[in-house]
Amino acid sequence: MNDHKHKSDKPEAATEAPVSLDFIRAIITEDITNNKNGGRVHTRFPPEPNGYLHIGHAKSICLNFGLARQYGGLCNLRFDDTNPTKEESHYVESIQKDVRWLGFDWEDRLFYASDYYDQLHEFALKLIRDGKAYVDDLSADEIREYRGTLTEPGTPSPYRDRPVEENLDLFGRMRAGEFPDGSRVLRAKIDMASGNVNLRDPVLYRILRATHHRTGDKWCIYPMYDWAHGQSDSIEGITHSICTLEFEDHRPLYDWFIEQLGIHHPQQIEFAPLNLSYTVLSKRKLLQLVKEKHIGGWDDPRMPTISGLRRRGYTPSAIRNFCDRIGVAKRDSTVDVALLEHCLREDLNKSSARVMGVLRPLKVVIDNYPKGQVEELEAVNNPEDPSAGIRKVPFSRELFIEREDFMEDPPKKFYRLSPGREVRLRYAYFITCTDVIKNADGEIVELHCTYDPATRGGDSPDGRKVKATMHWVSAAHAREVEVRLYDYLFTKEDPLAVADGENWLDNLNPGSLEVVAGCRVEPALAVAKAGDRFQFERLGYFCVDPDSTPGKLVFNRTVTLRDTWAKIQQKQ
RNA sequence: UGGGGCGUCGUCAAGCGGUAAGACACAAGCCUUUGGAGCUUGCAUUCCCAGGUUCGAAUCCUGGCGCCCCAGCCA
Repeated sequence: MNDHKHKSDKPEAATEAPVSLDFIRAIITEDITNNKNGGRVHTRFPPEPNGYLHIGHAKSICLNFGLARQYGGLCNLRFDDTNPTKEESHYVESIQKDVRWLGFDWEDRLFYASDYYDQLHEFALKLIRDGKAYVDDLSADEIREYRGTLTEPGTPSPYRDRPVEENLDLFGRMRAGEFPDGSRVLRAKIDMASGNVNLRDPVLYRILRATHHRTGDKWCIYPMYDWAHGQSDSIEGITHSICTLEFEDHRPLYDWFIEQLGIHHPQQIEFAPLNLSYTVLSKRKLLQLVKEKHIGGWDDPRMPTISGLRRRGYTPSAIRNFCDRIGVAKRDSTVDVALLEHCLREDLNKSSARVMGVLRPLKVVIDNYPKGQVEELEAVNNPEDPSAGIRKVPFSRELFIEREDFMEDPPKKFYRLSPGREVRLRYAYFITCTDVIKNADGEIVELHCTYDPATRGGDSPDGRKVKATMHWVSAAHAREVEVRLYDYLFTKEDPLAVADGENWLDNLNPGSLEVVAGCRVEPALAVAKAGDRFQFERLGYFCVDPDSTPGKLVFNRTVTLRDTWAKIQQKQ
């Protein structure tokens, strides 16, 4: 293409998308141009089934499946199940559910590293025959000592130069179960002096009498991840093995294996894993939170797990959108959790039905409203989506409003209800506060107001304005529900940054969950089902929790609405 | 002189020798029957630092500095 010839061609230049590719897409685009792998793009998402997926995995899932979709390729789901002591089929089920929920499909390409145990065993035999692997009798501690340090080379094991026949015999007997757990390992014979510790004769197989979630007791030796991972990718014909940064120095090892074996060579590309402010994303730590019961479980709505986010009320598209927006690069980074929340609100704003709910009810009596009268007022279901239609909301003489929407002695910028002030009740009437009733302790227990019948629906014929519009609920018609309010699980932007003598659990936010009982919602919500999402006007987005029973609904607050008033208050 | 990576706005992130995109956050204003949503505007004279090459450098070279990862028979 001659750029100069097209420079004057403005219309075309203008319509051309100024696509900037992230470094991975740049590599893949280049590979396709060069017809590498015949132009094929085949990725995979390779979780270990030892825990639940979290938002960091979502980044990888969106990347791998997204790449396949974008380039007309395929993406496999493969469980890297090489450690039976930590893996459970319970986890493989949750992982599949989560990937599907996120909107991705591996079709018929569901694999397990354990599918390849026989092949991997053959590969090991080849290495031994080629004099590239040996059985080592050193103990785990000895192996560590012989490995050297980061600055000093390692020392060869005294068993390093065993003859091939002896290695073959010993490895066969390892597999046959003749030796106790941990007594011997199979090691690759590479370079004990390498500056890259991964190349100092890494362990390929260990003896482990543990029942595997899929292969049962067929094996008593199990491949190490490093020995299984690259070859699994190779076997599946993966073209681009995308993984996180910490595997960068494993790449020379994987390349060595592939080369010794003479098999298909996937290209490994490493990217920076996701970090999120106010959030912990380490499987080990998440497991600890669950095991020590600091939260309710893997799907606790405060957890950054996919199942937690789902229960909290997140949508798959909000998460996907977030993953698109954070980009992919190699530098360490921590994404502001506010971006995740922004993506969430953006999605929920468009799709959620509006509804009125009062978290902390304050009774209001409309003195001049006829006793016993009930009006069905029209309310818009979603101003962002006219097709969502309208609904009827009952109005009567006794109502509940939000406690914090009334102040007896309001500060300057508070323009909600206060004595003598007129406000609008959304879709209903203008009301004016005439009296404040208190109990013996001086707490406000009830308000008396008058309404202007001419303002039915919320507009005044005389054109007079009102500063505030408030949500409300008819006392006699409202349903009582429980609402769970969530805040960040950690009080620190970086939960792992701790002072001496403290640990990260000290940063747990004691106020991350607030259960509010006695909330009232409009009657239309009575039929809501677990998982249904709503916007409670002026408050936020809420989602019906599976803990709900037919008699009592439980709502999770997914995220608040942006709250300008709260900001003003903070400044004051 | 152990090896491997990375350093562009408060946070992500484009940029690939031609004179700093975009998003979030933040700020101001408009609009509003959600103090919601939406809209407008502002927000890096400068790219970790120092030299050098060049008419011209965030981009090239040299030397520093800083941060992250690696010494599981975990993944």
